[in-house]
Amino acid sequence: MKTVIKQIIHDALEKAQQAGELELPSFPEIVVEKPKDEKMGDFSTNIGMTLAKSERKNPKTIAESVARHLKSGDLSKVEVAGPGFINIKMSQEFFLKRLRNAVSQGENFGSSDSGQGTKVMIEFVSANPTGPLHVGHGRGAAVGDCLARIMKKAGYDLSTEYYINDVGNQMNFLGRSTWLRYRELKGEEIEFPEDHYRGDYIKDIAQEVIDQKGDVFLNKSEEECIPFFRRFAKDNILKGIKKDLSEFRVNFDNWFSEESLYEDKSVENAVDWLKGQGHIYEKDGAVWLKSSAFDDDKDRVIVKQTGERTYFCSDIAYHQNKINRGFKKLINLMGADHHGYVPRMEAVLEAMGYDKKIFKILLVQFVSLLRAGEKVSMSTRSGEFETLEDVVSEVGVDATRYFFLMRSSDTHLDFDLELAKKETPDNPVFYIQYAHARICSIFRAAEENGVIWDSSAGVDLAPLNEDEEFAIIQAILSFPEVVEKSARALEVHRISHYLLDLVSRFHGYYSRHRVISDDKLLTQARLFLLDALRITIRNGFELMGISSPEKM
RNA sequence: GCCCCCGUAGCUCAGCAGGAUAGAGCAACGGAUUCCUAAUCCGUAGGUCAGGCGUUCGAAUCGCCUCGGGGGCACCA
Repeated sequence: MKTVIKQIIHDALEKAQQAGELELPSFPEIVVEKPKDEKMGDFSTNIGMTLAKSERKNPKTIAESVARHLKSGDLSKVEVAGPGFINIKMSQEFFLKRLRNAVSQGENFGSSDSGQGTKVMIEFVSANPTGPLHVGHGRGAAVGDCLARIMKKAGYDLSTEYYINDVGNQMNFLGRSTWLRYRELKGEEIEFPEDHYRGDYIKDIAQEVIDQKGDVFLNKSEEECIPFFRRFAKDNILKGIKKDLSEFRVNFDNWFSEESLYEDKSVENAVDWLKGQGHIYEKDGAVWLKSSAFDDDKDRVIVKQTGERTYFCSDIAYHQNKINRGFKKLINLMGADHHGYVPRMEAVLEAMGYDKKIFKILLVQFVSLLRAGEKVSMSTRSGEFETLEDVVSEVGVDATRYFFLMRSSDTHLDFDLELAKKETPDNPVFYIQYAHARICSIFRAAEENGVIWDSSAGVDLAPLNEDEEFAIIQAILSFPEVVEKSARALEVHRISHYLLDLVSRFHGYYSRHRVISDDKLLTQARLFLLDALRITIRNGFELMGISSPEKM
């Protein structure tokens, strides 16, 4: 919508230039926004101010000159206001035409090609398979999944991936923890080490080993047992993670195993290649990456004295692998506690000769669970925490997702469990879902009253005359721009704010105007508007992975 | 000590590629239901945009400094 306005302004600038009123050695970026007050007009531009300097003229004079040359059949009013704004009002037909178009797009409304098919990968969650997902992972899952949906809608060729850290020391700890619990359950007196996984879920896994394998591991050495327990525990936990995510409506395009990078020698090859480039050296019996040469604080170890490779080492191979698969932009979501990882990953990409701009780490800040205004303690004892599954089963998928997505992900989130469960308008998920249900209910009422509604027919929209109706129409029509902007800024919370604003306009409208009335033409036109609203709410919720109930 | 994020109404937060008189929800107070879902709506009140300096026609928004909160600074992940 705004691009149309920009074009009109652009044409006016050209005419003003031809008329000798403006110099315009180069055309400025045209900024179109909504005026502060909706009464001022539909769109505004600050072109007068931005040109004031280069034209050496008063902003108001420039604005007046541009305004004089604004010409388009769609314009209904042009006004210069304030320090040099041009306020523009468009004809009703301009909006109605676009509203029809939106409705005809149906579930595709909101899509655009602004991403131009750029191949993008979003890697998120990637929690180690050593325990169930907790709320923090849940926020990452919701944000990553929502961002993927938004970027697809905005025309990016998007893939999602979960990176499984299935090698290394913590897998040994996991195997050993399970093995110890197994023996404990079999009646042995075990002193369970502090640094092992102490959660109860380990006991459940050990019990499962007993159920499946009985006593076969009882009189065997640790070396004989650990490989089985490691694999068994990992598979079991990973299965649980996949189940939790799938119930949370998060489905990955790909699950990538770290182990596979060792099996196909990718890690080895990556290290050799970096060595060949002179980015690697040995010191104190370890192998280091010279990351400090690329804006990292210090160099990082990639192979320990013990000969083991660090996670950072396989991350190098992993990101090289992503690039080799043709991704032009790599987005990683990480918990904010990992932010120290950002410079070293950027250093790796630079060392490999890529522009670090192709790589973007989004830090997702912490979640505090609140119950009746009090913080729920997150990990008082080791192994005790609020799992994602617990929260979802308490407040439901829709509310959980909404709460994770309603705030900018770089700010700390207060998640009020009581509020999330409430069925009142202070609960935003509820408020939006209710609007959708209310619209559906109006359609049901229309049917009961014998109103024949056919959206494919050419409904006459001329009866729509209220300012409120046009405010709603404009809000609907800005949806594709909201999606685009969210995708560009990588900010998922814009969708929830948008929906809240849209829907509150509807609730107000509903209370002041009747949709179904004796005026048949008006009824049809208003139903058409409601249909557009319903489509927009659904599409917006679809981006958030939230359901749009027809009845509540 | 160094690095990252945050600080906007009593509370939770928008706004931040600079733009007009800084917004919403909740809480508080006052109203609205013969009518498509009152699960809703309307109104009132509420501000040193943490503070200071700078950049500019213009700063909540950009830069520097200070203060306050959170999180990092591993041959852990």
